[in-house]
Amino acid sequence: MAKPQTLDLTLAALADPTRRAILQRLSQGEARVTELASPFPISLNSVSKHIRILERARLVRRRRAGREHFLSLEQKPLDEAATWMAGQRNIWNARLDVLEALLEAEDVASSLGT
Amino acid sequence: MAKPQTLDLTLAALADPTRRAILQRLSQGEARVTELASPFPISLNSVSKHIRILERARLVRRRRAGREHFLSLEQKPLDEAATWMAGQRNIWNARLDVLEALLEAEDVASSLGT
DNA sequence: TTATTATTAACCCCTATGGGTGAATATTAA
DNA sequence: TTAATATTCACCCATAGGGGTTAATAATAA
Repeated sequence: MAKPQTLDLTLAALADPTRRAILQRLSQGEARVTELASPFPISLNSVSKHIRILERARLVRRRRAGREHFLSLEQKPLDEAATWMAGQRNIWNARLDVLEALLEAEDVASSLGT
Repeated sequence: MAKPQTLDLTLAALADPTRRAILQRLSQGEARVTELASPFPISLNSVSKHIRILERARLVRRRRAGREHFLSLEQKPLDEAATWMAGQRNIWNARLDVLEALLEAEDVASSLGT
């Protein structure tokens, strides 16, 4: 399981459209900071900050080659978050299914005049 | 698909352990604000604020009965977030699989002296 | 050596969050 | 009517996020 703290960082990091777009871009392969920044109307600095948040959440890894920093994806935290989410969804859909079943049972019962 | 903005709100709302605990509790059925607050060492007010954030993300719904407010789960946003995450995970695991395959192919090639 | 390039660091601004306290509101009970 | 309960509202505080600009650093190129 993911440590709660890890989940905090992962979900917080994913809760921003710029950062999600950066991850999308990185899913096609590693890229430098400048390349990652180019599609956005914001400053290179802002993108650099977003990257730091992604790094802190270990969603991306940095490889330095001279003055260039290459970023790439790290799959584990997303796997953990996805697993957690799927689990929660099951738990609470199950609960809702039980409620539905109960309601249906009552409907049947009342239609039988019970 | 979830609107990007919706995803922002959902993920941000989930990125807090208190709020995740509240959702866990609600997966066992609806509860009042005071009941939700009782397990936490923080003030009722703070919990009330957390609930507002969950409501804004439409992860919980509120039903007023007199002076009591009953909170219950809303499954849709979590479903959407889980779907998004599963999709991302697939996309980028696929990419990593391709890389692995390439590396393996190179290994085979080099072991054949090519 | 001197530019130029790639990136971060150090600041400023504003807003939101997570915590608190104390007062206001609404509803139920005495 | 008055008192008690359930919840929120209106503030306070501190920290972090997302944006900016202008240095500072590091490395390559001229």
